[in-house]
Amino acid sequence: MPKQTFLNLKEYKKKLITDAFLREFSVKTFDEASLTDVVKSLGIAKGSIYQYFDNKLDLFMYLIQECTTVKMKYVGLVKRQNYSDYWMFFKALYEHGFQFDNENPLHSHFLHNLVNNLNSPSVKDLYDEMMKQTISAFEEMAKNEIKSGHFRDDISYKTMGFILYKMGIAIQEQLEFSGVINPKESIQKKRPVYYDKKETLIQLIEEHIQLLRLAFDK
Amino acid sequence: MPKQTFLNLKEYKKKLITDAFLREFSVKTFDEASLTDVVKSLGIAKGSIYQYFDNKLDLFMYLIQECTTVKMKYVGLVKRQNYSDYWMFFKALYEHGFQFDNENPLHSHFLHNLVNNLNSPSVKDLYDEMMKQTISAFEEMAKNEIKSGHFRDDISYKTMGFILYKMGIAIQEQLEFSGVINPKESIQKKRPVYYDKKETLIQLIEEHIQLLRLAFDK
DNA sequence: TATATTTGTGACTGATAAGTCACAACAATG
DNA sequence: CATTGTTGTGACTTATCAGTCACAAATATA
Repeated sequence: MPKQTFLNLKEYKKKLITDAFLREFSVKTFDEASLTDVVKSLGIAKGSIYQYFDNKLDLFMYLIQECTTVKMKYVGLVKRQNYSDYWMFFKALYEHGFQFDNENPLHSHFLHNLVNNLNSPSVKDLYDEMMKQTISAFEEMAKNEIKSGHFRDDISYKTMGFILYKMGIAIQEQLEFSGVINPKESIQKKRPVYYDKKETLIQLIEEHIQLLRLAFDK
Repeated sequence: MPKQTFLNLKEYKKKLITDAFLREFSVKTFDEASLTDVVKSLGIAKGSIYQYFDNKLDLFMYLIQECTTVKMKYVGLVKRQNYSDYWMFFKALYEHGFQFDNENPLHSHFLHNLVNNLNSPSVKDLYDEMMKQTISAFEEMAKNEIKSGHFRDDISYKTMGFILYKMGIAIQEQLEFSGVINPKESIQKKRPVYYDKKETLIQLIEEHIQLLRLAFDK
């Protein structure tokens, strides 16, 4: 996490630096990303970065924390108990996520590109830990849906949780694969990931739900 | 693809070299893998590799081709028309895949680790192309199942195909995530990926089928 | 055996990038 | 204004690796 020196910086400078690195890590994997390039574009010395952060990984973890904190302000509002079933809840998560994307394109792009780092050797452990937590959360949700009688009870909650987890990722990947969204281009044009594509996104989510609810619901 | 020089090599030497690189690329991503290390372990000169292959990527593509050719000898035998429904066919693919794994551990490990290269910058294009073809194949299968009345017809074949594609990957990932298989360890002990785990594998496949067939079947 | 062709070699090049450090500039304090 | 602490600097160090090339060894051919 950042050193005191970084926290002491004036807000505008902190933002300048944060944004520049978000931009770099939104387009490249951890190992590809070059601090040397970013400081050049920022017009500051390489050494300065090491006054602010312990090392590259420390900087990267700061960016993750920063972005998830911001995203949580949006999706954290969505509570299961406010929705009639898991699927409405799931859809609402995406709707709030869309708003996050719209209002914080850079943060959104960074998180979107995070999956590209999943096998970058230097951050594999970090990523595995994050994945573990996310999957646990989905398993917990599945468990609750089974207990409350919403989901069938003849399939292990672990398999259900894992597939729900994969479902979220699959939607994002399918949109990218089919060319509906194009992160590399969007970030260059300073646009959100899902700019102009809300309808398509919602439609695809609904199709996935329509397909999978028959598999999960009791 | 390999130069004539490589093809002229005696079988045992070809195998020695192929195996050494399979081992390296089974454990590391493309960019991590070090030709320098492998030639050292082989006791041959770096230059020799460049007598055999154009460059690192050329060598890598040869390994992919080699492994898929061998795997095809197993799963290529499995034909949809010999099974009553898609799910029995799907299960049979895994059963033959298991046999491939058992009889060609090194090749199997290499293919297994291939997914870890999906975002290695240097092979992204190659990987995207492979993925495109695989997904197309699944889309085609979904299309046929819809046409023949096995799958429901109110969901686009593209979404169905994409999820079927993801299903195969998810099973592999879930086994790894839950610690049932441990490729890094297996390869060190010169064991197949799914050594001793056939029952668990089949069980998990059946659970996924049991869950998803309700979503897909008409 | 002499010549030509193919295969093997490993020191070297060039490129890249994270992280360091001695020093300079700036800011705060008394 | 002088002293002390904080922040900024960028050339330099260290390490890595893919790919090259002039030369050597081995093999085939005549």
